[in-house]
Amino acid sequence: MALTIKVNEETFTPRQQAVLTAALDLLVENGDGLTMTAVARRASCSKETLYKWFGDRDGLLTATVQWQAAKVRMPVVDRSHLNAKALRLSIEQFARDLLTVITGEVSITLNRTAVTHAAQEKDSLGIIVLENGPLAIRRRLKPILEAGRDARLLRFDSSEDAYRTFFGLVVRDVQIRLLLGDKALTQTNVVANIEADVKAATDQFFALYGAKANP
Amino acid sequence: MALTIKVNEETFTPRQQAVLTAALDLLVENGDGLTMTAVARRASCSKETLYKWFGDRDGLLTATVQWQAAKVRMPVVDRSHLNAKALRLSIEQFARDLLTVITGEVSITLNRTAVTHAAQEKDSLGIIVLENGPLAIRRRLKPILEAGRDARLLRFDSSEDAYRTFFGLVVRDVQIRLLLGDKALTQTNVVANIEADVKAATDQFFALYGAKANP
DNA sequence: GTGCAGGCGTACCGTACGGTACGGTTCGAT
DNA sequence: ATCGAACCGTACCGTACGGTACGCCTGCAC
Repeated sequence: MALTIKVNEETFTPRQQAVLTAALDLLVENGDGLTMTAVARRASCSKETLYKWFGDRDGLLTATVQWQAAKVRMPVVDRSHLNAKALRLSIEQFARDLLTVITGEVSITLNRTAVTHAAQEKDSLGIIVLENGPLAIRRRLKPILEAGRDARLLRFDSSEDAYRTFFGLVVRDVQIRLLLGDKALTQTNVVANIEADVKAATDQFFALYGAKANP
Repeated sequence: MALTIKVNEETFTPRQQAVLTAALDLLVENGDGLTMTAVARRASCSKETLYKWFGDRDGLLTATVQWQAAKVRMPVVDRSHLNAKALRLSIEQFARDLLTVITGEVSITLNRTAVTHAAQEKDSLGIIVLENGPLAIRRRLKPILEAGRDARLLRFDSSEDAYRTFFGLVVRDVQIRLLLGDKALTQTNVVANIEADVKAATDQFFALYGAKANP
């Protein structure tokens, strides 16, 4: 089944990647204040080149988000021998990766940019971010969950529901609070608690979907 | 304990409220494209009046968000006689309210606006939205949870953790997907499933924190 | 060397929008 | 009737920014 957004390998030249890096840095620094002039100056290139390469401002933005989002590659979990311990470690690893990603400055910036974009009837960036963020984890996690069910280690009807519950248990209100700029949730604070949160979320997930849990 | 943001009753005149309504309508319609000229035209008032009343564009935006966010009033749940059934109904009611609010067009617009705002080193709107959204529910839910614990119906160490887990179980990935403009999640689709989701989330919450659950 | 493609830097244009100024109108107080 | 405050409508200003044009330089092909 084809994805709605084809994740192009969209090979950029090193020079172009330098431009995209500059654009991303500006996004992270100045928030939404990304101007073509600023990118050109930061990347030491001419605006004309930007327009030649990326068409318009939206094209540059899309290329930046897509290029960067695709770089978020989560380590693949070994699925070969699936005993209870290995399954638990895999789940924990997914939780850790998910929390690490969404609390990162780059992720926050990309999500904010995409949300802002979505507020203007443009959903392309949102789709890209979704596709490379939550949905990427889902694509990887679902097979593990189903393997766990086949091995009688997990119990659920819908792997989709199981995934979404996992997402909720892990992310809770952290992402929305970070996106809204909640100062009480400085990143160091969150990062320091990641291990504890990972363990708690995994415990809860197994309590709900472990083979010994009530159906 | 004082809140960081004082929820001013900030009494606006009817005429001013009409202006704020126009501003909100424009926000919902045109997304972020809120211009002072558009508000003035929609509200049949002069720009000069806008600046006189609200100072600048940011003031108008803040007033609009604050005024509207404060209008999201969730029904108070009866806490007088707390048997198992009443507790469960209360929890369900909170889940339903939370889901209903965050899937509403107004809430999506306000959250998007606040996120956009937060992307520009301004977090005031984010705080307002947080304070009147998730945190408002938290303030209401926590006493219920603690009463449930006192009545030996629930079991948990930290009511804060219990609340955040509840939030995660209910919201899951719905809010972020809506904010990102996920078309696969049309509102009617979500709204149609609210009751089932409410029941599932409540079941899971009691499975984790009910008195009979494993600690 | 000559020609040319790619790209840098800068100047420039048009427009959209935040913010201000001002004349005209309504309306209540005295 | 008169005055003044509030406010509407509109014209206007300044600026920021997206997008374009152009002159110049560099490096490569032949």
